[in-house]
Amino acid sequence: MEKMRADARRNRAKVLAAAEEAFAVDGLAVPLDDIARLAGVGAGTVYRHFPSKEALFQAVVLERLEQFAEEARELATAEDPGEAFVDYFVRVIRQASLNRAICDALAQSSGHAFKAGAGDDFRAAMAELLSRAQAAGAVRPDIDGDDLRALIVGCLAVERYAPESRHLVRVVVDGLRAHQMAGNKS
Amino acid sequence: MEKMRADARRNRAKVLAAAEEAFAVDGLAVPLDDIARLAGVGAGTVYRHFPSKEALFQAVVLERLEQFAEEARELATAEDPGEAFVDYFVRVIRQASLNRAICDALAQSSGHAFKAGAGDDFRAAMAELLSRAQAAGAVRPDIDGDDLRALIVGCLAVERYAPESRHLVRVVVDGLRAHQMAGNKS
DNA sequence: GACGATGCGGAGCGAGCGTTCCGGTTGTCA
DNA sequence: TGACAACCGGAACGCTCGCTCCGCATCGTC
Repeated sequence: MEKMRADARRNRAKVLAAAEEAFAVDGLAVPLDDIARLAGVGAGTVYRHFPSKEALFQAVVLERLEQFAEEARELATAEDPGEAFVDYFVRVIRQASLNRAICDALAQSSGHAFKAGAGDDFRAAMAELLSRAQAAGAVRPDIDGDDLRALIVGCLAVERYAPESRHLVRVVVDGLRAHQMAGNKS
Repeated sequence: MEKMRADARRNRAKVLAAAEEAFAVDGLAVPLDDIARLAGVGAGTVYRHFPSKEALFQAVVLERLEQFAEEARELATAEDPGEAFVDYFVRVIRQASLNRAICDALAQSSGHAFKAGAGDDFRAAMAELLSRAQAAGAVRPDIDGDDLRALIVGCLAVERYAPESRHLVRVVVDGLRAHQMAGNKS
């Protein structure tokens, strides 16, 4: 990883940058040849650096998810846990909805559970924010980190379906607050 | 459509039944050859009756959507509009989450807006239920029929992502109620 | 029962895509 | 500078899948 030839390291960076751009626009659906062309290299070169298209995709997504985790850690010490949580929730959805790669990654991660530990930082940091908000009485207690991920996936689907009505996320946020929760009839 | 040969009509029915079953399980991703095999006919026969795989899919989905519309019409005269609306909302999501075809159809209908008029019955009947519930003060007023469809798509994504935690739909339902809606800071 | 029209089956075509392979090129180090 | 190993490009392979085509079977009718 370190003792690479100079041109190899350069090409690797070009591939990563091109993949980040292409995946962000079209998600996993973008053909690998397009990425290679965008990077100005051949398809073979891509496979020299990444064992498969999937691996390249995960590399790109993981980088981004790490940023999300970092943001969550910064907010973990905010004075108002409820506000911090909602801010983060809305921000993640807004960011992710602009990045098809994240959408695809989160949406499909139901299956292989996001590859053993990958993105666990993100999961843990978000869970921390959640439990603080719950302890402060700002968010309903019958929700855990996995539920939250599911809700984010759902909000992303909403955003993709109706990009113009941004206020729909607020419906979910209101549902997350700690109020009523009664009136469960069916 | 009526003056078909007896065997042709029989085959058409077999194809439709097979498509309904196959699409329900795997959604649009199922290969057409599988449907043909399941129906016990050749691929050519499928194309004799439906111009494309997409057309066959829409035929299947539309039939199902019509049932949804009918259910909505029955509930339109219920004495408690709020309860009727919530019941319907939950029921549609539960039914649809068991049927991959409906999920795919709703999720992709953002693009071609569900083919000019197709499924309008469903849309209209659901909008009726919504506005009644809003008039009764049971549902927040800043929501229209399209928003509702988007929320359903979102809930379906949640269900697919986390099938075990059924109570997440209740978060959305609580968010739809007519209470607080204040505290909008960002 | 025979004949024309209609319908059927499934091999085959073409396009798209992930992946591999190999002849040629380029960086690196003595 | 020369030589070797590492690396590169992109043609080609194999596979999937939607769709078409055509020789053959089947139905309805006289």
